[in-house]
Amino acid sequence: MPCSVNEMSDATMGSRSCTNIDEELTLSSRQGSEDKNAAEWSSDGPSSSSIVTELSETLSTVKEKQPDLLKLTDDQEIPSTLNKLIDEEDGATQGTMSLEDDGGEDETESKRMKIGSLLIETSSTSRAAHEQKVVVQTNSDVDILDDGYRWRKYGQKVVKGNPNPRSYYKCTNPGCSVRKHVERASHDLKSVITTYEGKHNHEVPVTRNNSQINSCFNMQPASNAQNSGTLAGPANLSIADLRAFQQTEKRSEFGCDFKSGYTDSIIINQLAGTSFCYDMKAPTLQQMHWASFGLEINPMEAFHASSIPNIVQDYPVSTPTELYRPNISLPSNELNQGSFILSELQPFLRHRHPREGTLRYRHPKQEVNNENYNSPISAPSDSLAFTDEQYFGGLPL
DNA sequence: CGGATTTGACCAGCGC
DNA sequence: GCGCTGGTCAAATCCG
Repeated sequence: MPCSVNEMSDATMGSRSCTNIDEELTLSSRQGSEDKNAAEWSSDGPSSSSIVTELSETLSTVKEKQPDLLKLTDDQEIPSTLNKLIDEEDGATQGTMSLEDDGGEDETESKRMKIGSLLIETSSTSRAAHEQKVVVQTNSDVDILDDGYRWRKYGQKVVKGNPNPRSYYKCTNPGCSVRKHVERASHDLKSVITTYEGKHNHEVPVTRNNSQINSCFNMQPASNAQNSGTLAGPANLSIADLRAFQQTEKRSEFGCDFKSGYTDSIIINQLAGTSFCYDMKAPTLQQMHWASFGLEINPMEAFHASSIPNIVQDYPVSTPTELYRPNISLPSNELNQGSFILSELQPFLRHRHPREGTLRYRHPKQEVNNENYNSPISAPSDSLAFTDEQYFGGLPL
């Protein structure tokens, strides 16, 4: 049962059902304003180096002020320049995510792991592409988890402000320049921060016990999932599988078992190029999300997976700021602009926005109402004007 | 013995 | 220019 996490400890991971979800997940790219153009996430789209730099600096500032990035949703104020820059660059970038499986899973490791957060920082500039970063924060007793790739430690350094040393790793695959560094958060020894840089140009080494996962998810090499608005990833899995997963709750159509309530929360803070940044805090989304992507059944491993940069780069997911969040409140500070919180998930219907062409997921019975929005992230009122037929763009649901 | 890890040295960027 | 810091290198060491 390589794809099962049923044996994971409920005591550690908690237990939460993925049913009765009332949010709509919109994997489209919009910034907070409905008047703005959809943010296209392009790996080769135009961008400003200066802005990229500034964003990075801003991000660094945020990180410095708030080491626990995943908790940026509360009582934290993101520099206004960040959102401004994001707004200004709205529509400037696009991107795709590639889906690669993780390696085999060490259950003992997984039991000790808990995803805390994920920060994705990408850029479309060549330089930034090299510096593409994904920061993953987890709660774990172990520093390094097996993510399927092989790493060689090449350095260790104590960085300022953190008594815990930072370890540097390189992917050992010839020609692959992906690197990562791992450190424990200074404020929480249970918190492990892993930063991935670069993109693997190879598949997960087959030496690990990932063959079953590969088989399970029909993994394919990450390559050219582009900005078509589709979610065709290297895993040959559609995010529409979210729905299938939801409908089966714990057993996906892939024949793999999922365990709900794996983590307490997850926040994805994403910077694609200079165009967007979003936070996502979803108690159960991460497992469905990644698992449905075929990335990982065990989100702990998935988030430690070096393939995360690939995901960010190759998967055409954009700012989910259109997420329909009925009955969900968010602090109204700037930090939460472009953020969304999911308390639950629900079956999703895949559809394509008739104007933006972006792929979205919507609950079939979800009534989109602006009253449901009580944060700076407003409902995409334009989309409300469409009939289902129009809205769904004729996509089979 | 080969691969991985350790660890001190080195380098580059940045601010003062 | 100098010091600080983060990142990398590479020789020494460890380990299976």
